[in-house]
Amino acid sequence: MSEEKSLNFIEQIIEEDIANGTHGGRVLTRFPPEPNGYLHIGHAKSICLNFGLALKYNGQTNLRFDDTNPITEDTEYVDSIKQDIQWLGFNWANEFYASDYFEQLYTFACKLIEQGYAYVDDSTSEEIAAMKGTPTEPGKESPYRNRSAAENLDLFTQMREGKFKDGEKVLRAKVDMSAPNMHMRDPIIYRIRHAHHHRTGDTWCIYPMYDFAHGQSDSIEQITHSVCTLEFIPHRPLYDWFIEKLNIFPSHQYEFARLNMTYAIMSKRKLLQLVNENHVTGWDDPRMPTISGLRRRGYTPDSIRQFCEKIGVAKRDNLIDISLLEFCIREELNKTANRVMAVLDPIKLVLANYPDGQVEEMQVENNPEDTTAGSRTVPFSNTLYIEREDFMENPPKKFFRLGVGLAVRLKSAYIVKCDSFEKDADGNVTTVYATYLPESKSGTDNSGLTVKGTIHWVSAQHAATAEVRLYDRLFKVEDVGNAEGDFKDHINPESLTVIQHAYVEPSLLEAKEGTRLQFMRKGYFCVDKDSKPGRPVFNRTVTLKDTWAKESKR
RNA sequence: UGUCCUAUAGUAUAAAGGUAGUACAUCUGAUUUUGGUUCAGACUGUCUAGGUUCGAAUCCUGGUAGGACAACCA
Repeated sequence: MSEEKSLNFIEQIIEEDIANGTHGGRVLTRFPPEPNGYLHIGHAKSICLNFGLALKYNGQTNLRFDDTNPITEDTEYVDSIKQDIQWLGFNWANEFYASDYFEQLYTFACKLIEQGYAYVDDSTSEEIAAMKGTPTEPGKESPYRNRSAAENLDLFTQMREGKFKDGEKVLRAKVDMSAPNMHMRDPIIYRIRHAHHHRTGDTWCIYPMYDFAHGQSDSIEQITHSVCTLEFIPHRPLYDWFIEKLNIFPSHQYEFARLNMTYAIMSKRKLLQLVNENHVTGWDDPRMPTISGLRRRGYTPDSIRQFCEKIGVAKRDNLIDISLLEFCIREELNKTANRVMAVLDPIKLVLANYPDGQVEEMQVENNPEDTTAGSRTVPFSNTLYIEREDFMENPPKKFFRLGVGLAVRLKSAYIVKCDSFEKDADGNVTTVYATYLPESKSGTDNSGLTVKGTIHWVSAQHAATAEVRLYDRLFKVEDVGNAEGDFKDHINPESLTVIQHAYVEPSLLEAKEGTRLQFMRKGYFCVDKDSKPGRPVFNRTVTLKDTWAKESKR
């Protein structure tokens, strides 16, 4: 039973409504994106909330595109939004568009005019803004406010017929110019826009504003719980006012706090800027907080849903630690991703006493967390690549890796003891020499030796070359939204490191796009779409937790 | 000098007048053929002042702090 789990405030409202028989216990939510950009993790929160509510209370969710502003919207966005919702694992009951309701909304507007609740205003936008007053001073009534219903109807008809240019006239609701709530000071509900709409084409040259489209669309669809973010709270009295004056289905609006995340931005406008100014490669750049970016980065739908579950829903402003998102993907991938060996920054390890030309196929388990994952073989020889950071010329105490005189286990192979090393002219270590203990072979070890460290490796002659893209957080500061100056000043110049020549075990040559793997001791990676035959490209989804890195920094 | 929203560990989120709990983060220790995982433990909190009540994180009042609102955007 779900009684154990606590309810968020919206669930509490819904359970009360169900208990009271409101709408006969029916629950119908909606997810209403404007198709003017790609969905991001903040939208995922809203999607999980709206669809989750319906799932939990035996209801349904409509997908409704809020496409009332033709100049910013495009079908490219419509398509990506649909793909992202489905990828997250949700199904909408109906696919609607606010533009489906243009005729109905026009009728609603005429009804308002007839009732004396709306009028055509010839003022310029500057004049309207000036008459609006300020939050602390009341506004002034427009000189056009008292036109007759007949005149307004005639003018509004002419607006629709295209008799006026953009900006010449608007239709305003007649509410109260001295209301303390700015949104009630005769809000504009229709504007003239001679623009091509991605769905209605050139049928219309007047378009309803958000306030005269959203609530009405909710009502037309008989949405029971219209859930949106906090910034719409001041709109709610207007939302209710229109429903009352129009006498239509009483949908209700509820507001929750939008998601903010450390080291990230959620503003569509700013994300667009990153794309347009090439700070990233596109909306699906793996550094982007977009659904498509996270997908390409290697995040799973499950991990994102888990994240949305864990962050909760409330009304207070928040800044979620991105490490929670990382926790969610690690938690899943730990159970599901096969372990493989990849050397990102290679140096050679030569085993002096291992016969030249001999090759052994070492048995390696695919996932210690999943016994059903099986095992594979990895070729082993006397010349291997190991990670540069796994050798130190002057190892400190508690360094459980290689240094002259130190021994480690090569994962799933032998224990080796380091004898010497070579450096190039620049002083960089190039080759490490070691001897192996034949009786320490993994699985049949009777050497009696134990070593503290185990390192990964690949056989030099068998290794495949791969490109590896290491992603880090896109911004250097925690709270990008509230940081001083332009947000672009805080972009992390090291958010992407490309390794052209990483060595990976040969089995990875056939890895298919989207495959998620753990590079042992390095992190979780996935196969990028840029992969070519013979040259796979891997994206780092997230590093492993690394307590040694913390320790060694001290 | 308006209206509205909000205030619980570092970050989030529970506790619907009755033991302040959970997760992430951080720190210990154990286990480990991944310095991963797992396990055990530690850490730290009700903005403030009053009031109501046997009893207040919760209800009321005042204060303080943060946020939203003045696009022909959504």
